[in-house]
Amino acid sequence: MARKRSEQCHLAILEAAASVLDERGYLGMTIEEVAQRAGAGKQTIYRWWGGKPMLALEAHYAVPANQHTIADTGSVEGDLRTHLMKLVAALSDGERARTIAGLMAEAQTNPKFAVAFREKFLEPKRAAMQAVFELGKERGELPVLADAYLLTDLIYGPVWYRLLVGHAPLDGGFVEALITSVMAAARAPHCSMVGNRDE
Amino acid sequence: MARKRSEQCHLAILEAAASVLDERGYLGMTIEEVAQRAGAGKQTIYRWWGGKPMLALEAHYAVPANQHTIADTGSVEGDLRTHLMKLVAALSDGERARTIAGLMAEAQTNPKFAVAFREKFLEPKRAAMQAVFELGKERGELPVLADAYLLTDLIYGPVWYRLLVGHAPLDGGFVEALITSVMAAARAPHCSMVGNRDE
Amino acid sequence: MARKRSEQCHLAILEAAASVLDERGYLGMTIEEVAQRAGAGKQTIYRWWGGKPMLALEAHYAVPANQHTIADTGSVEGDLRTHLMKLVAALSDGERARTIAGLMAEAQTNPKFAVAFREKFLEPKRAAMQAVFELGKERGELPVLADAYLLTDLIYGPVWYRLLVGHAPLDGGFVEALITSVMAAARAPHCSMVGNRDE
Amino acid sequence: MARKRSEQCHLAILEAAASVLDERGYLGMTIEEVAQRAGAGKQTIYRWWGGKPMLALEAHYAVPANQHTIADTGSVEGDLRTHLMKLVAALSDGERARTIAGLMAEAQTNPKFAVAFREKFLEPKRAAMQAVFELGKERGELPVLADAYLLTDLIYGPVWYRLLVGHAPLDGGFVEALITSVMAAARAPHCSMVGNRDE
DNA sequence: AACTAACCGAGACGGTACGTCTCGTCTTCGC
DNA sequence: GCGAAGACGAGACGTACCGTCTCGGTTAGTT
Repeated sequence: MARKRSEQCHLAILEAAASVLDERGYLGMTIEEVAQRAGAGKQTIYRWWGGKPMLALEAHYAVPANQHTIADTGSVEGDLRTHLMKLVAALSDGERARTIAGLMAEAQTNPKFAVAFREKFLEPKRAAMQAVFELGKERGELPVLADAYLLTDLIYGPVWYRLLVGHAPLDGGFVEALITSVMAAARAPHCSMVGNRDE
Repeated sequence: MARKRSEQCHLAILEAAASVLDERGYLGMTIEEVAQRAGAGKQTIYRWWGGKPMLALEAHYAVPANQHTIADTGSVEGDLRTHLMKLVAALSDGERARTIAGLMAEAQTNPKFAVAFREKFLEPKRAAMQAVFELGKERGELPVLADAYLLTDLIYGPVWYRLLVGHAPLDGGFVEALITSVMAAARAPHCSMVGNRDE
Repeated sequence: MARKRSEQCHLAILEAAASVLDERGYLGMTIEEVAQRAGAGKQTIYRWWGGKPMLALEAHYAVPANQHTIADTGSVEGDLRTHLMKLVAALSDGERARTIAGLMAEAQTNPKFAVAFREKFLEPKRAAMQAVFELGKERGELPVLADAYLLTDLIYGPVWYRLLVGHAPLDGGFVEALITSVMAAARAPHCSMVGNRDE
Repeated sequence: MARKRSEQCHLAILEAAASVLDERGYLGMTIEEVAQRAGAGKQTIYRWWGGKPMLALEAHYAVPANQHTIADTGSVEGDLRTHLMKLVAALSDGERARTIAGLMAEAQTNPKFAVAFREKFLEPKRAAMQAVFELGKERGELPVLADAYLLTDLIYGPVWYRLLVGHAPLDGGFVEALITSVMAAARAPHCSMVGNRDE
């Protein structure tokens, strides 16, 4: 019976948050500034997002360029190459990269957000990646015993590592080398994993 | 003639910092509380460490159990296994794991600390790991074209990824699967990397 | 053509306001809580009362025990004694006293309400009190030059003063002493006042 | 051993508070604005004053024109006249009057402040006033049975009443009439009060 | 009987100030 | 002059209410 949530205000806040993220980065973003730019009250943000991390996550996600899906190109290597190239291209925007690094950082010190970040952001990407490997197994590109869960760690682990540590660039050369390495690992016989899954 | 830096106070602060890290985690640690527990002034901490991240880093490092070196066991696989097993054992202490995750998080939002963290903490570990692969190449275990820099990313990337995301355990099974995969990647022929090094 | 004001809702709000005043005092009363207790919307309150002070004033007034009239006992002293005794008896209920003190406080910081409070609440009491003295002059109890307006200040001033400051009790002894003093002042010859009236 | 309270900052805050009181009145004064004008942090104000009412009280008191003492003119009437004339003159500055009315209002809704206001502000004035009557009794101007405590209520009560209600001006005519009335009351024989004192 | 305008409950909204928190710097005094 | 103690400026935090607004749903009185 009450007034409905204003979609316009919802969008204004997301846009304001996105622009603040761009200009100041995750750390420099404050609820106060987002509210002011959106012409919104702080309470409205706290009501719907509960705080800065969830707002930043949704604001990041709302940008179409940050919604990476994995296209089926017909081969595992092709899927990986297409996806990872788009990914590193997106991350070459420094502020965008700092934002998602900031979200990962927040997850380290905020257990409540860690769960949301994993479930809303990381797991969907993992699931899509695992599907690529599973499809590869069905097509006979990869041995049936290949462990898609582990291979996903092998792909995303080094990408995140370079993103967070910044010791070397995330570029095409890195992507190619990573694909070559992971494909080699996938084709090697190795026992299936036990005990390393989410419960 | 100035009074000299008090070694006793230095140690008291490190101990206090370590105990606060244990009890409250990296985020919950404040300079104020460390100073109080150490019976020290805040200025003393700012004078010698410059801030919370550097103090936490040194306090973490000062614990002997956190100083991992890589022993030479005669084979790459053995070196990796020995080192990684010790590593995951240390990280199975939740608070210890949260501390170094917290340091990584801090590095994401604090560029000055990011440099120190990389140079003082991460690079030495990388260098030791690269040495393992280089030694393997010398011994003929690995092809001479194997890219030790990339292989280091392949090892540490997934470890950090699981540590930070927490989607699956860091345990013996994971270590074994990781070693098998990376060894397979190392033995596969792949072009050497270009342009992915620190400048 | 339109729906009429619901008397039931009107009463529910007044009752809710009275109970909140009792439990939390004037300061602790919020429109939000009154609305919730009454099962009413906030807008309904703002529509009919305009805000918290007017609501509190009407809620206070709606309680029969707070509607003091002055009975004619045949003598000024008797009128004063009867009225003031009832008054201090009502004010000995702490929360009731706090409510009217709160209304006076509100009037200090809210000019719009100050006018309403004076006209709806204070002036009627003053008028009744002045009538007592005028009647006394007609009956020859007081000199014709006695200034009923000033005498009203002399009566109500100290009562409000003790109510607001709380340095000494509002009790029978005080009432007697006050009456004695004011009667003495009334009988003394003193020039009529100039320039101290409402315009 | 620690840093001492900065007298300069103390004064800057009091001055800023006084100027805000002048410009915006008690209600419109906010800690935030006072801090900003004084170039101080909000915490500094909360540390030393605990909140707006105590700050406003001290800021009001710090203005020399608000420190009314009662001079000995040789007669009770003279003392009263001199003091009350100065008092109403000070209160004829509207903003000054609103400030002390605001303090009295605050005391109605803030029991902790009520105590401070009574003890630091009201009681000293009462004590001085009582001393005037006691001196009058010693000099034989007033009967020895005159109740100085009650007479103080009779003086200050109507003054506060007019200040707070604003139904009539606080001017010289009012002062004269008040003095005449209270002197008449003081000279009339009336039993000493019982049970109307602070405990 | 259908229309329709105002009333009602609910509660989202833009604001504003609150009092708290922590940061990193600055000042004072004891050793 | 080092070091403890802690005051200081700064500014974001999350909360509490304010008074306004927008919803459906619910009554009356017309038409």
